[in-house]
Amino acid sequence: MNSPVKRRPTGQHHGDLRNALLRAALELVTERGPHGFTLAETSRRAGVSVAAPYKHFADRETLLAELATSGYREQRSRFAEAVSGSDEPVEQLASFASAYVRFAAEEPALFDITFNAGLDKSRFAELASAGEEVAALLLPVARELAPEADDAFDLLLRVAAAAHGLAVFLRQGLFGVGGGALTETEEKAARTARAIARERAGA
Amino acid sequence: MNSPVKRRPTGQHHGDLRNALLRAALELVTERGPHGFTLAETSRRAGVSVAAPYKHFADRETLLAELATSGYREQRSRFAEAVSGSDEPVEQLASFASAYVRFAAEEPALFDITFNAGLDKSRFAELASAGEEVAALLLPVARELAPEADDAFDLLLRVAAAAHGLAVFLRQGLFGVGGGALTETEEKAARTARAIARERAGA
DNA sequence: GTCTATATTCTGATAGAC
DNA sequence: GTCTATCAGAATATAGAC
Repeated sequence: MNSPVKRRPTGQHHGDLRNALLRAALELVTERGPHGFTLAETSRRAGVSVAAPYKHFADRETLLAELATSGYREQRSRFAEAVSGSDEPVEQLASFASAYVRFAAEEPALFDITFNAGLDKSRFAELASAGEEVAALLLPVARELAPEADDAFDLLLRVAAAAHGLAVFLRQGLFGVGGGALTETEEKAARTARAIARERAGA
Repeated sequence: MNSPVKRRPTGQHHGDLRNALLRAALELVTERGPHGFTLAETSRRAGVSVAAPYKHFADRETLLAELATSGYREQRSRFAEAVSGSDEPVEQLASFASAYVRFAAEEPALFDITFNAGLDKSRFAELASAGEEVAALLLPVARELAPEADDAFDLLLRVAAAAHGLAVFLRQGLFGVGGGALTETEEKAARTARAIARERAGA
C-alpha cells in the first residue's frame, strides 16, 4: 500500500518540490490515467505531506492543467520537427500523423491528459493558447493542399482524427494493435494521412 | 444535492430493479462519464438504498461491464444495418464509418463505456465476445477489398480508427467540431473511409 | 430483495505550529 | 515551505433485521 519512495525524515524538501510534484504526477497518470490521479498519492511519491502541494498549486486541477499545457508544447515541438523534414505537403502531413502516434506511445500520460482529463479550458488561459499553437503550426501545411480556409481545416481535422484513432487503439491494445506495434502503427498513420491528403489533391 | 427521483417510502421496488439500475447508470454515465459513475449515485437515482444493487450485481465493475456488453451489441446491430444498404464494399465501409460516428453521438455513454472505462475483458467473457462479434461482422466486408487476411484487418483497422478519431473530436467539441455538426462529421467519416478504401483498391 | 447501520478507506482542502 | 492535525464528504462493500 505504501510507495517505494524514501521519505525525507523532516522539514525541508530538496530545492524544487514544484517540479518534483509535476514529475510524480506524470508518473502517477502514466500508471492510472488522468482520473486515477490524486494529489494525495502524488504527495506520497514526492515524499512530502498532503498539505505541501498547496503552496505550489492552487488545487488539483491546476496541477493537471500545467501538465496538459506542457503536453501541448511537447506536441508542438515534435510536430514542428516532423513537418520540417520535407517540402512536400502530403509527406508533411504523413510525418505529422506518424509523430502523433509516436507521441501517444512515448508520452502516454501527456497524451491522456491533453485529451481525456476534461479540463476546463476557460479556466486556464495558457492551456487554451498552447493548444491553439499546435493548430497554428499545422494549418499552413494543410493550406498548401487546400487554399480555402475551411477546406484546409477539414483536411487537417481528418488527418489528425485518423492519427488519433490509431493512437488510441495502440494505447488500448484494441483490435490487436498490441504492444510492440509502434512502428507499424506509425506507418498505418502515415499511409492513411497520404490517402486523405491525396484524395483532396486529386479532387 | 438530492436526486429529483421520488423515493419509494419503504420496502418493495417495482418489478425490475435490475433494469432500473442499468438505466440509471446509463444516465449517470451520460452526464459524468464512466469515471464519474458510482453505485451510490445510481442507487439514489433508482430510489433505493446503496446496498440494494449488490443483490443484482457483484460489484461496481460488473454493472459497468454489462452496460459495455450492451454497447457492443448496439454497435453490431447498427453496423449490420449500415452495411446492408449497399453491395459495394467501399460504400459499405463508408456507411460503417458514418454509423460509427452516429453511434458515438447518439449513445455517448455506451460509446464511452466501451472504449474508455478500462474494463478488464479477461474478467468478463461476454464482454469480450460481444466485442469480437462486432469485428466478425465487419471483417468480411474489408475482405472483399483485400483478400489477404492481414490486409483486410489493416484496412478495417484504419477505417475504424479514422471514424473513432472523428467521433472523439465531435464528442469533445475539439477542433471546433462542435455541437450540431453530426451530419457534417458523418460525411467527413464517410469520405475518409472511401479515401482509405480506394487507396487500397487502387494499389 | 430491500433496508438500516456500519466498517473501512480515501479524497480535497484548511488552520496553525515551526 | 513544510509539517501535523483535522474536517467534511463520499465511496465500496458487508452484516443482519425484516
